[in-house]
Amino acid sequence: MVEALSSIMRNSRPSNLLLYGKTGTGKSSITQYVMSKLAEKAPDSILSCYLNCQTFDSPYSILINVAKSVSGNDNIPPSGWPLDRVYTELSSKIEKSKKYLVIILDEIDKLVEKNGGDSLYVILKAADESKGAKTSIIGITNDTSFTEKLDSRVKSRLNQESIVFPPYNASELKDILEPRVKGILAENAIEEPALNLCAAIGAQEHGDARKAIDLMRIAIELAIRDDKEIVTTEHVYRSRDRLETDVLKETIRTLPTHTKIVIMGCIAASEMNKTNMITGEIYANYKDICHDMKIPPVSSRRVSDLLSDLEDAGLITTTIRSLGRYGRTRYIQLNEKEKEMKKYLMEDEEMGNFEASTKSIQTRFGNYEANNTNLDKILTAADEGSEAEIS
DNA sequence: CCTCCACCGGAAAGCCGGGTCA
DNA sequence: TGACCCGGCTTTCCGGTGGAGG
Repeated sequence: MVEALSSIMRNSRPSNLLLYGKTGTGKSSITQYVMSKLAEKAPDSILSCYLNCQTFDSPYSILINVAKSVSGNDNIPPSGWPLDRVYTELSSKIEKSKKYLVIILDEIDKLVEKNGGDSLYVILKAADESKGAKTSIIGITNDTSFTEKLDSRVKSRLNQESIVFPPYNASELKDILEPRVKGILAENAIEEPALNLCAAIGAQEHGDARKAIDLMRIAIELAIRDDKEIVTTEHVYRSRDRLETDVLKETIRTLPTHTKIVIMGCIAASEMNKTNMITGEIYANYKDICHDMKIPPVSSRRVSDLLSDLEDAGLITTTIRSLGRYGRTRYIQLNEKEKEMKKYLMEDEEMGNFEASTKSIQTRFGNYEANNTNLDKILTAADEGSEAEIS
């Protein structure tokens, strides 16, 4: 990275960089570290702008935030201007600043996912064509197949140089953890096995240093709460459980209302001992719950998208199956945390009367079963050729 | 071999709420 | 105040589609 960026010191534009690596392998922190060191060395000639594309996910918001970091004052409004005006304003600002601008786009794959390759092209073009060509871009992604999704004009501009960040192994993680612990805790306050366990769990999770550090932090907190002098493996195990539930709880809490209702629909269906739920059933449940909660339901097309979102969030798994005559649909399964999911949903004030909704579905489902048995009788009768019954 | 089900998922468009600007 | 801009959410429309059953 330093090699690529040091061309700034020789007064020439650095090439665009693309960094790959799983989460928690240090892509972002190393980038920020290198940039800060560069800024120390050459405070007058470098300007960097770090943006996470999960938050700033449109060319518009990215260009605006870049412009803001170029010239501290923000005379560009957060919305309202047409894109090309922001564009020209930005290039004139870059020109005026007379510095090299490095735009760091973290989770750049999110930008492309949401807006398509074009959005990235706009930004790359803005960078390439900035007066005096003083802008370069560092893209950070954990999606190794990222470039395959780009068309060639974007690819060639972005992928001028790439660096792969391999995952940390357990002993590297231990090296990361140890010095961090040393400053805050007394000597030997953490059992050697506990430290090793943290590193091992982190390594299992694709060498994720962030995870290992979080694990250690919570383990220490738990030990303090227990009034223990020493952090043991037991604390680490408990810490892991805590982390997992925290993530799930937060995921569910931040879900949009309709998505929550869709999960309820899934839970209601699975409580009726359905192992393979299909989209149609979930949608029917969803509509029932909406009715009970006096919320207007969204269309089935939309629910289909919400189900895809849920799959992305890891709350459900779906497989597309064809049932021949009986259509083509998704088989939907809740993940193994169903009970917890239900609990968090019930605690959600937005979803106050979930219990009532489930009940109402169950009664409705009862009726549906009854109707079905009637239908069965009729069909059997038809088979036997009794015309009276058929009518 | 053909049909036809019950959806999938892309495209386009509308609406809303946030904003700017003359 | 009306003409715009953008993003997010949603609906409408519609062309697929895998495979059981005729």
